[in-house]
Amino acid sequence: MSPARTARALARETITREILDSARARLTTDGAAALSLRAVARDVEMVSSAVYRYFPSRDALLTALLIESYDELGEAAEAADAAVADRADAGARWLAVLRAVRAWCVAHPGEFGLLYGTPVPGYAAPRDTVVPAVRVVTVLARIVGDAYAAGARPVAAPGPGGPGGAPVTVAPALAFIADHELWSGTDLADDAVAEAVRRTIMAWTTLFGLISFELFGHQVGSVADPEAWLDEVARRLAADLGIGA
Amino acid sequence: MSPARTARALARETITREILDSARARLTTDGAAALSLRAVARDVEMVSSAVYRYFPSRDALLTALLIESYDELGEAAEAADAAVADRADAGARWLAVLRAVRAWCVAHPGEFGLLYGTPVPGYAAPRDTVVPAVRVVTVLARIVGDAYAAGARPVAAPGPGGPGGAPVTVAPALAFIADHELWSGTDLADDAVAEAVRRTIMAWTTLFGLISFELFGHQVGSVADPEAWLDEVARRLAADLGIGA
DNA sequence: TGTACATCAGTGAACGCGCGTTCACTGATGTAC
DNA sequence: TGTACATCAGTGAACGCGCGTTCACTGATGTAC
Repeated sequence: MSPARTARALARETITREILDSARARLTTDGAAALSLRAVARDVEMVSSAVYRYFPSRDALLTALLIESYDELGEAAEAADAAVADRADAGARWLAVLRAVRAWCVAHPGEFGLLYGTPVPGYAAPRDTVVPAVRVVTVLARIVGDAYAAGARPVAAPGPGGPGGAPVTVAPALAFIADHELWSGTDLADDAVAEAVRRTIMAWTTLFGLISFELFGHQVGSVADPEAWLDEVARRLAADLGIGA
Repeated sequence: MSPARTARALARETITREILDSARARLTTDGAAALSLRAVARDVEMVSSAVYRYFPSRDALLTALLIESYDELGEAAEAADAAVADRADAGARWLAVLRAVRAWCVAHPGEFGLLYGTPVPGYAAPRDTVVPAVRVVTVLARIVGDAYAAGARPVAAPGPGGPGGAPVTVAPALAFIADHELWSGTDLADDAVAEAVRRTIMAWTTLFGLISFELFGHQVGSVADPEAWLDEVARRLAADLGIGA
């Protein structure tokens, strides 16, 4: 729409999209490790060397896929949270986000494998992927933070050393929350905060473990209905966090 | 030791072991998807076609690795459980098993990727792998079952539909427990049993989610000490199951 | 508005490499008499 | 115990295939005057 969009720039945009879409389809059929520039070129009916006009290497294409997929998933989580009208209903927001995350992953198993499966050998994700990667867990942390500020507390923690032990293990998470002012108005030095953060990370872990198990075939002998199962798990995680409905 | 062990049979055993060991080392460096018969042949200083005297195809080698690795992990879990002298101390048994499972996976990241990472495209695990695959979760279920029989109960479940809703989602797990008589002496039709099973599957999911996050690099920004973190998580999972120390 | 030049997308051939699998073969090991 | 034959491990060449990346090229698109 901008006047500077020449025919060339427009074509470039279209073809770039086609390449990315074909590559994402290939993720699902072949897996991230076996993603091949030549196969993608074939899919978009180009000679393999032409793809190099759009991506300087296979690794660059992988990086683009990583960023785009993380962003899409993060966007899905953010949108699901934002769609809950009653911002004070942490339980509803929690359930909505967990459902949205699972739904996106189930709809995009190839991308899920790229993001959360076995790392591609020989490929190291560059720093540009960190910010998109962190969007989902940020949404979760914000919901718990809002609920915490409103008085919600996770279930009591067992074990030696007082209320859950020293916060050292989750110190990086606390630093992240402080840096991004996710729990504004809450004193992060409080022991109960560390416990809420522990439970948030646990819940995040459970969510992605659940999706991994579902998509990678480890649930077939134990769970009958994966969609209903996610709901059951989400409600229990919310209860453990003290944000149950 | 048996008289029938000819020099040939002995050599065969040795070389088979060498091939398997080299293949497992390759899993860690190259990943399961990129596991190559030729690379393994090079490692054991054989011509590539010679490997076919030991494994009829790459898929057969993958299957052997899958079975061996599942068995080793299952064995580690069983041994850790058996090593706890006080069989009535479910909390101690739980912690010991979770530590052992994580320790094995951290020591064998390549094998972990094969077992629980992105499935290898084009490869479908045969039925022979099911029995070994199920050993770990069987150990977990047995500990919870023993504790349940002794009176332990998971935390109360929230949500609509009474105490946790219908057991339909975890029906396959209940059938498995019945088939293998894991919870002998317990009436599996009880609603509280379904809840204990739900919490067991959740805990199993969290455990493997945690290990995935650790090994696949998703924990760097949130957790400082993975080993201590496993302990903290294990204690909370045990508490949720009502088998806390 | 028209022309000259610069930019860029896409081509096709080539590089050196690795892959799984088959096959006819040699020579060592095992077994039946 | 000795010989004849069968079994089997390992060789080396070959099959047909796919890979990432480079390079000189053609022809279309864009821009400066």
